[in-house]
Amino acid sequence: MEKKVSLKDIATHLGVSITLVSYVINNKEKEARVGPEIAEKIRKTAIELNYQPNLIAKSLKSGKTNTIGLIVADISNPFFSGIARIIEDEARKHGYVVIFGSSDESAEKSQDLMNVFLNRQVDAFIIAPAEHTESQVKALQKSNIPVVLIDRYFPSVKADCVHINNFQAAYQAVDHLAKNGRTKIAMMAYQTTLPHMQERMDGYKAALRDNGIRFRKSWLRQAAYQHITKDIVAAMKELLEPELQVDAFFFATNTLAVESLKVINRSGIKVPDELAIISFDENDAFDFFYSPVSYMSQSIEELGKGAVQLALDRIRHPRKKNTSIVVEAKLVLRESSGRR
Amino acid sequence: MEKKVSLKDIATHLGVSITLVSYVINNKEKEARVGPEIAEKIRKTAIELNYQPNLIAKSLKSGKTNTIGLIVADISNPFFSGIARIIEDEARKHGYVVIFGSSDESAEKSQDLMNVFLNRQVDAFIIAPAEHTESQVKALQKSNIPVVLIDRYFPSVKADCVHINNFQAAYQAVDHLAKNGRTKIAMMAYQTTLPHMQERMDGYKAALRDNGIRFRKSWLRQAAYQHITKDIVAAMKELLEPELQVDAFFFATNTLAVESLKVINRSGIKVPDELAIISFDENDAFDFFYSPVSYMSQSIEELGKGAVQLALDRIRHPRKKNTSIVVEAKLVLRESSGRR
DNA sequence: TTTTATGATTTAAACGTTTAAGCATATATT
DNA sequence: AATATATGCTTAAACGTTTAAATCATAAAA
Repeated sequence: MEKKVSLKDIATHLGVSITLVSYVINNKEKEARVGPEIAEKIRKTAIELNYQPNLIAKSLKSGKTNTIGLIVADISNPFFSGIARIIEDEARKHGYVVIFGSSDESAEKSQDLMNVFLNRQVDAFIIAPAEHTESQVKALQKSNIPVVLIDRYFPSVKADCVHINNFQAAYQAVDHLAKNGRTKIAMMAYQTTLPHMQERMDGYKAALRDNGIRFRKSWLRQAAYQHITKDIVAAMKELLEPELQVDAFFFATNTLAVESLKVINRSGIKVPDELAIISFDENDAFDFFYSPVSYMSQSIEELGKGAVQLALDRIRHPRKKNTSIVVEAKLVLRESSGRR
Repeated sequence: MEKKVSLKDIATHLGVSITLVSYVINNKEKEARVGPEIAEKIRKTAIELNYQPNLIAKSLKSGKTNTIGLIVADISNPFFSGIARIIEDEARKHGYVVIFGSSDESAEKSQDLMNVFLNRQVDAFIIAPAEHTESQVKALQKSNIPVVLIDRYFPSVKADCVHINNFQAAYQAVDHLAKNGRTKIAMMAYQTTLPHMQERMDGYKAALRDNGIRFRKSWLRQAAYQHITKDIVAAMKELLEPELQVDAFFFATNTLAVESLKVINRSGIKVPDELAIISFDENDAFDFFYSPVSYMSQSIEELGKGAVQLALDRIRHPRKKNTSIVVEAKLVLRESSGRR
């Protein structure tokens, strides 16, 4: 019905110039030497007419939208929605708003999202990059828009980023399994060339080696994001066969763990006696698996806050050198990993 | 480094007017009678210079931001993050982008978020409203901005909304428990005056009554959002005491269920023999509770798609009468509810 | 009295678009 | 030959802000 009230409305209502109103509204009366009585009137009518500034117009003028674009693999994944929540809170504390998009681990969708967000002039990106998106990230940087990588990263891309030490985290988990007498330790990873996953696999292999266990190719399975359930069912079936039967499992993400645990549940295998388990991340489900699941916990709080902090820093100081925040991952031991 | 390319850049580059470039870029050459050769040149340089339209400027002109503001209680709650994902996909299919905020069930935060989103000129709101926000929703409607309520609603507010039939869903769940021989059926609900929760409680009571079970006040517990764990631990402790001991539990949301199940897990009570359970919503954890949890499933797919559809309809036809989409809830039976 | 501050307010341009209206020039219709 | 129509392009205003610069009083200093 009624159009929104603009500075102009206040101005004409009082018979003064728009400029004057702008100064008062923005508390620049001092510098602009606005008369105290008229300032008072302006303030009063602004309230009367319920003036609300048009942030779009402000943005056009200032070139700042106070918006952060968040791109993750899937916002409905509890790991990412947890991060999203932290980022939302932290961003809003600083007057920013978050628009989000899910890439589904697809470079194409990722590019689409970047374009959309770019055209909307977001002030910064926080991205959990999908595979093969180095060039996309580099392109953003080249056009001088702040980018913070979260959870994942690219060795070839100098960027602000927040993540854990994946190699070490995986090493620690697998080392724990080995030190507790497990000798046939399998790993379920994502099918991706992304370094964070590669490093988790490297950590796994290194821990095996350092514990005198010869790595077997058949122990390391990778599931594709697009048909994760199918891949996991197939892989688990094989690894739980009597001939191959492994005595421990390390899951590289919470999603992989949840899907795998379903198969284990159906298989009748006893955790932790016949099979020890350690997962990555956290998940409500871990508490309820009949043998509560041990996991490497990443603090989403630190990840999210760190990401926003880096983004704001970068907005403020476009030329400062890159910062990596490495947050600590810690092993949370429950029952599934066997005795300690 | 390099500023973004604007229509002006293309125009000066070719020595033509901005207008001409605008027409070509927007494929209005026909109506605007642009010469074919110059159109070709414009298109070429647009690509060469990698022109990307400034959506902020477009928005200022058009009054449309192609943005939907989503307000939920907590984006990290899997129910809401699931809905967010659907809304994201559906919105983007239609050229919209989603900005989100979590109200934490606080009317104050809700108002803050609305103001922020309003000033950013969102084209529509999709809101899972918090308690005591009727007036906020009404205010939005009064200023003629499209609002769709999701999951929750207010009898006193005529609005587009998408939700299940809460009374019936709760009735069905509790009726199932009663029909299977449970006679002391407790319910864990949220402490709120929101109608959807009231109706779930009403459905619970009605099902008791219709099954000849006298409702006892002590059976119906409510936990406050702010200290849910504490409230639940206290309530469960009491209800599982031998004197009062109930033989079935109905949980009004997935969060309530997860917290309660933790207590049950520790209590040593046998589900479903000593205690039958039905929850609301879905959760990874339900699959892994030692006695897989039966639940009333709401299709977040339908909820999310419906909400976006209503929002777009309302944007297109501001004066059309309100629509309510009532999506079906269905009882998914597992083991926790006992034999069928 | 003239100059110079000082104070209060307005003008104008800009951000990047869109779009109605205007202006030439060429071609077709009387 | 005069007029209408078509074609190709530009001007100008607008969306709602911000902000440097200009204007114009009036008061204080010379």
